[in-house]
Amino acid sequence: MPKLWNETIEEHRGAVQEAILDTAATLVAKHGMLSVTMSQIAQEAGIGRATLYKYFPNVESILRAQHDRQLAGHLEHLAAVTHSGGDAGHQLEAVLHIHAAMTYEHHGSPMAAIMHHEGARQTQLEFVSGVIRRAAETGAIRDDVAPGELASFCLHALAAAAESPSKAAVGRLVQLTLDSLRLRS
Amino acid sequence: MPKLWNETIEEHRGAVQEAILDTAATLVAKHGMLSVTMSQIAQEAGIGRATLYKYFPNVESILRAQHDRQLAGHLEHLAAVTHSGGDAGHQLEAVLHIHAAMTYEHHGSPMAAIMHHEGARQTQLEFVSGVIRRAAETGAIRDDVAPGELASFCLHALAAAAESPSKAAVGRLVQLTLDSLRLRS
DNA sequence: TCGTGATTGAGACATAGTGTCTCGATAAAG
DNA sequence: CTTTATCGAGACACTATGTCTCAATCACGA
Repeated sequence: MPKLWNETIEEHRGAVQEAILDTAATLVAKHGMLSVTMSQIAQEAGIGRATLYKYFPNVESILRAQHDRQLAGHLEHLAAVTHSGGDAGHQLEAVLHIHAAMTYEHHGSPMAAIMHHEGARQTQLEFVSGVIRRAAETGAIRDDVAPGELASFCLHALAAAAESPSKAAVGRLVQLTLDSLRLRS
Repeated sequence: MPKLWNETIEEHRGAVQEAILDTAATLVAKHGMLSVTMSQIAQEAGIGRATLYKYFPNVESILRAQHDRQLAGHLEHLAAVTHSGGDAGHQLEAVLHIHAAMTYEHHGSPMAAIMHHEGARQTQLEFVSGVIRRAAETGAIRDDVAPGELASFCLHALAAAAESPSKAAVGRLVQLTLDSLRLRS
């Protein structure tokens, strides 16, 4: 993918950065996380190796950035739900469904294990916590467990969607998760 | 840790292999998965680099073996529960509690992301599926979702224990998971 | 007890990846 | 048109990889 310069210089940098992250994601999916190299990424992305080092200092920072970008995309979709109105209970239901669907479709990006990557994941956890807290306040779901703990439970449970064999299975998974939230103790 | 030879030659090889896996786990916990090298492992384990290559061909195989060993250990503990009698419902409860507790204490071994590592994890999934199926047959839990899907849900949900702030939180997490299993639709 | 065979650590070696640097070329910005 | 920023290529020293040889060490069995 030979680099065509974009109109403005800042747009160009953004485009190159995106190409780098895309390339890294592809290489991880193809050869695994441990065998991805800076040289590989540079060559595959069609840029010079030295240029790559002007964007990212090492492989780990690239994988982190790629993961961040992905989570940020998820979060944006989820946030759209809360802005489109509806009562808290139904918002929560929609959020879980969307999150599970995105996890199911993405299927392969298990780079959550880079460690010390509390950044974007924390943001996502706080978002879901907020939705859960509001749902609990309206009495739509249980309030005997802290919203933060419920949110962590939900996100982990829905991670199972990545291994689900079908969309129907994903639906059952979400239902299962919602059931445990709605139960009054 | 300078290598003292053990009585028999096979025991020796086993001891060296364990030392390698322990060293690898320590290095991963300390510096992350992506920066672990064969040279590092050899030096830290107190063996020659060439010797290390006679045990494992590369870093990835070492991390996979370490993960396998860990999962096998878990599975052994869990299997002990089912052999100690009790009805299926209580066995399931005990299995989930133990699994969550082990996840909580282990805290750091997120090397499940090595990819294509269906081996040991699949075994664990099948074990939990069996416990769930038996519990469902006795009517202790719901039977409107396949045991395999319920097991996947449980294992992922309980993975949240790794981030739990306290043992009490782990207890609530297990309760939450059990609640969703017990619900009759 | 003593020879045989397996395993060892050390180090040589070619290859590949890293991280930093300089260069001349090229394109946007002013 | 001049300045300024980015570019790809390549040089460089360094580290890691994977394979190999070698002499020394140790378990094993006759």
